[in-house]
Amino acid sequence: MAPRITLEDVSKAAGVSRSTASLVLRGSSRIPESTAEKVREAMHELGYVYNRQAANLRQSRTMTIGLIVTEIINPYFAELAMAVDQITHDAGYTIFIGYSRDLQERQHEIVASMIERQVDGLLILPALDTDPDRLRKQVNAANVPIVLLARHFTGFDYVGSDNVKGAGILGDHLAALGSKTVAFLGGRLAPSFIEREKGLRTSLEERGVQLWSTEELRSTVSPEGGAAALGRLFDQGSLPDAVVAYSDIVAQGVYDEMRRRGLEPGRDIAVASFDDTRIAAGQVPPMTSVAGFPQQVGTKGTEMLLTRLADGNADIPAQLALIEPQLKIRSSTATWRPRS
Amino acid sequence: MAPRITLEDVSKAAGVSRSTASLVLRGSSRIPESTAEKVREAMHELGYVYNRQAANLRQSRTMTIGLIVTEIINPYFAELAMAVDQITHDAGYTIFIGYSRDLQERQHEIVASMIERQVDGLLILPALDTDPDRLRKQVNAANVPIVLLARHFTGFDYVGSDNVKGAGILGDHLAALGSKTVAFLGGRLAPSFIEREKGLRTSLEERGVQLWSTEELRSTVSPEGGAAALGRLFDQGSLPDAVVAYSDIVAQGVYDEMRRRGLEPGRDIAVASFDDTRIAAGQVPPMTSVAGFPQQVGTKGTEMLLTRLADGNADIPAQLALIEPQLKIRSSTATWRPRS
DNA sequence: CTGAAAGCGCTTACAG
DNA sequence: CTGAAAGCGCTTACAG
Repeated sequence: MAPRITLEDVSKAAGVSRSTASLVLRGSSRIPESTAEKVREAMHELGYVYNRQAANLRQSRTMTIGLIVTEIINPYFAELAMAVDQITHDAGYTIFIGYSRDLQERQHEIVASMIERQVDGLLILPALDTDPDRLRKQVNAANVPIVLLARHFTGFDYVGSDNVKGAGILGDHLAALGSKTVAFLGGRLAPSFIEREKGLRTSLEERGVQLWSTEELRSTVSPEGGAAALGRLFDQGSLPDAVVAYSDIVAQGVYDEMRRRGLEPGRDIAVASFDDTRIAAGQVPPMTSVAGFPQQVGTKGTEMLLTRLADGNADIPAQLALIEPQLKIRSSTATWRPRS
Repeated sequence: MAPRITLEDVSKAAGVSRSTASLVLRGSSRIPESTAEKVREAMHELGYVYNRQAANLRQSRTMTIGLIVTEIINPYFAELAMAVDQITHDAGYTIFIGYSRDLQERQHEIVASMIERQVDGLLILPALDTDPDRLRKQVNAANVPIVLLARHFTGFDYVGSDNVKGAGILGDHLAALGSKTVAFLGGRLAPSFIEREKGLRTSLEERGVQLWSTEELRSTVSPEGGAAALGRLFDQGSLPDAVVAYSDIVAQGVYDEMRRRGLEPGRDIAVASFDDTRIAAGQVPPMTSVAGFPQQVGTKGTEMLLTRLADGNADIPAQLALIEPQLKIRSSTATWRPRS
């Protein structure tokens, strides 16, 4: 194995001191172009590769940030992760990734390993069972700034879509169509679940529409979960005018289960959902969904973190930013008419 | 900002030397339990956090690997990435992620920044326009092992699914159904594209079935691309018995475009695809697809890299591993019958 | 404008 | 069993 080329080697070859070589590397204007050129040539000739880790030891920042999401099979999370990558890459950062798989313990391990590796900051889409105090303690001990994405726990910087508002708009839409009963299906006690249910409830109750949202209707965030939840609803003999799924993924199962029972989405029952991933527009019939703009959440969240990282912004209090949702109306609700 | 606690602080508090504290940290058996206990207590009390970066400078490995994929909106890539995370995490590694967005230049930048950060190895799902020699030179200069995933360029370690074989099985199936003409739609000159076309061609020609696969039928890997490609085919007045899409994502557009033209997938034309992501089973009617098992590709690829990283395995020649594909037959082909 | 020196926080032979 | 010392590859005041 060839011994690694260091700045020392470069400076010798160029006939200058190590300090000078370092200054050139960092683009200092104190070095005349003629000297700089010599150094650059030597680097090129020797095949020098910068060792940022060594530099990190002296400097206070590593130009590395950590991103932890629960998973990325869900396209909402995937888009969010790619948006984060876009901004951080352009700003010269490289990102560590970790998937918590919605397990607090794993999330904790990942945070620890990223802190050991001296990340400048952390972007986390937190696991559902996150213990906020434990997380806070962990990052405070290491003094690393953190911004939460898509799932809110109080006391942290946070960027997510405005679920309450989005759900409210959806509720208004369903009420305007003439539905008298709406079932909210799937999802668990995530912050976003609570927000969506709240927005729906407020809008619907105000308009005299019944919201069904019992414990029995909860499910995992998967097509299977959505199908099972709808199955339980039907089995107790209830037939709502509209079904709102916790998310597009859950809604996929809703479509399937309806058809298994001989019901057609958009004709017999109005169906709507949240996230507006590709899944929604790709359904047959196309499905109404509340867009949450994961790219915007990722972008805004990253910007918030980068601002924290800038000098002097460490002590500002916890910030919140909510992304404006948008209702995408498609035939799964638009073509539905009340049974008369 | 509180000054960072170092091993020096810990050793002082515990009344031992820095070397001893370090040895305890690394779990050396040379230190008696009584001393070790004192040191651990001091660490805990002071809230010591290990600085792995400093350690890296002395040791030769960073327990960090780099994963570069083109994107993760495609669920095939997302599953692959999560499989890599699973194995590496369990082995104590943390991963840097980068999305090349299928741009060679960006891929090059990402590789450079990961190398600067001293990754122990690299796992890459390469951009389509990758220049293999350039990539090879870049990683060789830094002496970092690399394994390619899902897209093969010769001379590199590689793990991917056996596209030729998978396409062959699919071709056999379509021929057995009685189709006389098969159009291969979407995709571009990716290695996997070439492999799929080749497998299809071999199987089909052997059975006297015509394969249509002209330049005009190429498209981006997106529903829109698939729809447009099918549109071009129809516009030239051709109506095949079966359509094989380059991937599930392309097939989505094929379904849409057929319906726009008043044709029903699985009844008027048999439709099949590759990857067997959630999309395939979720279509109406469910779509036949060749499963490529991204988890297995990710898992196997990571194991291959980890083996390379182990002492003494740096010099073995380039290795190849192909994951066995599997044809998932669903109604989009199963219910189709030749026009008689 | 450039060089000698100290230091970032660890680990690792080497003594004792 | 434990400590003093050198060193990993950089950067950064500080002289000159």
